[in-house]
Amino acid sequence: MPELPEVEVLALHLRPHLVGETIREVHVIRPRVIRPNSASELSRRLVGSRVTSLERRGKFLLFGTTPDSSRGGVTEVPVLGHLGMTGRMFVQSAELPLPRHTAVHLLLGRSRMIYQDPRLFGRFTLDLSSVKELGPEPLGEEFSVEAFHARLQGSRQPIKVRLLDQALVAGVGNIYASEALFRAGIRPTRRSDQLRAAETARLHGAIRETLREAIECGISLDLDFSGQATGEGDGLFYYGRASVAGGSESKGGGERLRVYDRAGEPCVVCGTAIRRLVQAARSTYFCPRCQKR
DNA sequence: CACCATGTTCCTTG
DNA sequence: CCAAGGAACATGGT
Repeated sequence: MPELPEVEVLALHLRPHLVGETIREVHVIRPRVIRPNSASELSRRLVGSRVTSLERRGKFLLFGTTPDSSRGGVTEVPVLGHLGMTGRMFVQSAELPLPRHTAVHLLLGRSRMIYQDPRLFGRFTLDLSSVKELGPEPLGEEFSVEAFHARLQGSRQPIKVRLLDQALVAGVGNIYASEALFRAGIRPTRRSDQLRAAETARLHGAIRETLREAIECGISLDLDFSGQATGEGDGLFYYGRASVAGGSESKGGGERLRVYDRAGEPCVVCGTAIRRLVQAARSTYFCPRCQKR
């Protein structure tokens, strides 16, 4: 469920359920996701502490926790969460059985937070190194057209592949990279250093609009974060997917993704068949007529 | 069985 | 050292 908009909506949902809660127990079922920490290390640092904040940075979640004064803690301990491709996080009653593929769970007051992840590509760890490599927040002031353009000049990679580099802009993933390029009218195969200033500016705006719109969509949908939903309205899945919203256009998600996963379908603007191609081993979708080479 | 999948990181190649 | 490409990670859906 993982690009910036999905993580943002998830953070908005989780925050009121977590902030102020005390972590009573930490259970690590799949140690791979807490690497390079050990389960005992994670427990030692977190049990007894209180969650004070929850912030999103790119596709990452940062849980702020106070030290446990009764056990001599002094330094505030941030925890990094990442959903990989298939991770989900939600809060449920501590009475319910643990869901399948639970990787880590935290016992809070009367509830528990579940981090579930079948493929185990995500993380729940005290190791913050990956956040430090991130580029600017695309929706923040620090993401400037000038710096964006300057950084693109240094690369001969196709622009679509470049957009996936989290050090360039934090939070754009495979879906929204295609979507932003469609909105900007730029062919994904264009060499990064050959984009003109006007195109770079358009792309910069398109990235922001695409992400903003997706966040608004996620907020407006009546998402189910219980962990029990399967299909439509499942806030734990990435809600932008055409097939999830398919059949219920009234929910507002059906036409949201304009090119992603729509190979062969008519372009919503000109009717030309959308094409799929593979770049850096990932699928890219574009309209051959609307997106100039 | 074959192929595809929202991501990151490590290794190799040039 | 750098840029770029590809594989690996592990599991489920179609």
